[in-house]
Amino acid sequence: MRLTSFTDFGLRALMRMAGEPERDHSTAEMAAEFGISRDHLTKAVALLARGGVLVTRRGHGGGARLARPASEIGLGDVVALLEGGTAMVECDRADGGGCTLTPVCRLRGLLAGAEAAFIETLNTRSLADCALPPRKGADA
Amino acid sequence: MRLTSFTDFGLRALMRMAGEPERDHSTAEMAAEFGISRDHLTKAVALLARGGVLVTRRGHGGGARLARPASEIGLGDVVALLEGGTAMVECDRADGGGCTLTPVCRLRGLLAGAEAAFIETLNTRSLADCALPPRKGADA
DNA sequence: GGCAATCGGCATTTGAAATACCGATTGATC
DNA sequence: GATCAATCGGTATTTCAAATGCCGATTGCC
Repeated sequence: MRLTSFTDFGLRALMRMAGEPERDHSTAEMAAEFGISRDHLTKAVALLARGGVLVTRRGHGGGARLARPASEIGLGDVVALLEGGTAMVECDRADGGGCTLTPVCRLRGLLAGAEAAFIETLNTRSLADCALPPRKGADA
Repeated sequence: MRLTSFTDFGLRALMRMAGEPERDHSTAEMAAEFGISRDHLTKAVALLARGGVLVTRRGHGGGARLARPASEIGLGDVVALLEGGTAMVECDRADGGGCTLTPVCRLRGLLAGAEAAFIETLNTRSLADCALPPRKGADA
């Protein structure tokens, strides 16, 4: 039961942007603040942009910012988007896996229901509930 | 958001035992049925025995069986036991991780709550709800 | 006493995640 | 229009934990 650091990084970036929604944040700046790989963070940001959670601006002075107010962005939706296509158990994989019990297994549906409860619980809160305060002395 | 195959294997073994609770099941027999590593399954069974979910008998003709009726074994408790100490995000690790946001992060508690909802949802069902029917022609 | 099973530590392999690299593209600024 | 800073996105590489395999010790029925 663990999330990828890909999801972790994406959430950190969103928390930072939720705290300073008025300006663009470059991946270089955020990677430096968090002390993480810039390249990896870039991919998470790109995915969030494709998912419509944030908008990016290219070119000099560009970066990313939230596409909507933080209070309208559910945490569950974000996690579901970032966590993407990872299967919880073997039989949920795209190729079906090799589990010999799949035809008679009643566990699969139960797990899916529990996962939905996980996402739903997160969706009772929004990004606004975990916005990071702007860093002192680092305002643009 | 994925479970280890360690958890997966443990659940399969429990489903098999729930379907035939009257007899012992050896790890060799179950590994053969599922087509998985016997050694790996053995470790999951040992953990479940330490956790009091099942009891093992050594020696000739030994094996494992459920410690209680399947209807009294919650799926959530089993998953929590098997999934054990795996941290969902970096800051939940035993060493605290290296996330620079930990002191001001409000996400951590929200994730813990969602994980609890996941386990709780699974606990509305028991092993009896996903017992495997005995295999035809393989009765002891 | 012998065999069949668990027990549990350790060494090895494997695979996916994480990281790094790099060229292409975009677009603001001068 | 030239330049430079930023995203974009594909690919190659590294890393690490999970998964596997191995083996000796122990237990306990037959």
